[in-house]
Amino acid sequence: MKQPVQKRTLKTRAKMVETATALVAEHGYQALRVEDVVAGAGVAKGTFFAHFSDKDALMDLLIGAEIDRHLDRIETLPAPHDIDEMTAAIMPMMQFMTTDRYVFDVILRHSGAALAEDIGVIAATFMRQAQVLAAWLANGPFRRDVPPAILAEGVQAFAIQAMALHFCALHNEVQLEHRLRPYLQAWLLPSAPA
Amino acid sequence: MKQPVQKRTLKTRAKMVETATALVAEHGYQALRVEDVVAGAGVAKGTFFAHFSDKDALMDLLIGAEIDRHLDRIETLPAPHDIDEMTAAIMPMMQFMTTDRYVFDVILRHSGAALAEDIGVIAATFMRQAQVLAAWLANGPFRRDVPPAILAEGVQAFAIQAMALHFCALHNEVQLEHRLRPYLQAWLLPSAPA
DNA sequence: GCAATAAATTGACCGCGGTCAATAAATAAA
DNA sequence: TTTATTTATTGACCGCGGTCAATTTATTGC
Repeated sequence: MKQPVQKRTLKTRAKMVETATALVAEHGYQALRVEDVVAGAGVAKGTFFAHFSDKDALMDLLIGAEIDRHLDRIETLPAPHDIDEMTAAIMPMMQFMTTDRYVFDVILRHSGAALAEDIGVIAATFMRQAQVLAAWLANGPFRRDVPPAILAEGVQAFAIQAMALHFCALHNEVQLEHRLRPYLQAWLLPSAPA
Repeated sequence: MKQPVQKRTLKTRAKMVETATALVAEHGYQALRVEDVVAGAGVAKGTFFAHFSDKDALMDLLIGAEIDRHLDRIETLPAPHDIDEMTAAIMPMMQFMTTDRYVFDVILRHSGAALAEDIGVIAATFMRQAQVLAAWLANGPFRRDVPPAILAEGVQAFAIQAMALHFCALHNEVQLEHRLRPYLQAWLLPSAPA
């Protein structure tokens, strides 16, 4: 017989997430230690790993939640009329993804999804993101010879490329959005000259 | 005064790299332990970190060397005449990059380069790869409204996207090359229907 | 209420990457 | 050769993620 989840369990989990959120707010994602989380939540270390498969699972949760907040805002926006508007719409989210090398690495690891039955939060945000983009692309003044879903995946690929290059010290002076724009121009409006 | 490097140093380093290579050949990248490397090389743990900033630096070296071997072969090939030929040319390299989730993660972390004065091996292979691709794209029957360098970066972005999605269990039955092809078709020959 | 059973929690313990003050070996100066 | 100085090596030690047999707490059946 399958027992329902105990209230105790939910409380413990909530306490840990709450503590972790506070610690991240104070010291950043990079500095988060599992030992600090359990100490702050007043539970044993083993309890953490009874709730999360590993530290990355908590990170997925926290970072995924933040990305979701950005998507909530993005979804309220009207479909962009050109590349600049589209870039501007997703810039705050990209800014968050590149606040920290560690954060970006976690996102990279999880963006390619996980198992089907237990898809990660970050992976879910990438699918959500793809849907928003596809809707925009289906309605906007962009190329039509390719399905919107493929176009959306391309935008994601270029966004990741732009962010990855952004961490390269060699070209760090170039703004993130100025790195993304030429890609999107060539990808979404192929007839126009670069 | 700057002293020249001692022969002893080179020997120690070579012994460690040799041991690491053998261990990887036997047990794979994932299973490599620094402690096993130093034990096999007959040196102390501290010595390892006097030669490599961290374990990742050694991984960069080993994996980068393997990618370089693939590029050596790719460079001997004639410029591809179509998307299929291009895909076929880079498939063995992509296959290597996706042998192991761990290997792919290391590549992701390092592909976005490092500091200017001390660029990593993997980062260097990505630049080399971009040059090969750009040369192909400049000569082949592909779009001309975008500089070959940008086209090449796009191919890399899509390759990474295809590999990342490949690790997603949801769509794992789809072959890597069948995932890459539609992207390249839309990216390199935008007038053709998907 | 009182077993019997299942679920949640505990904390000592381990693995392994990474550090650093101490030491040894090589090189330069005398 | 002897001494001074720089460079390479050492290994005990630490931080921290992750494990698991033992224990406590909740739930079910009587």
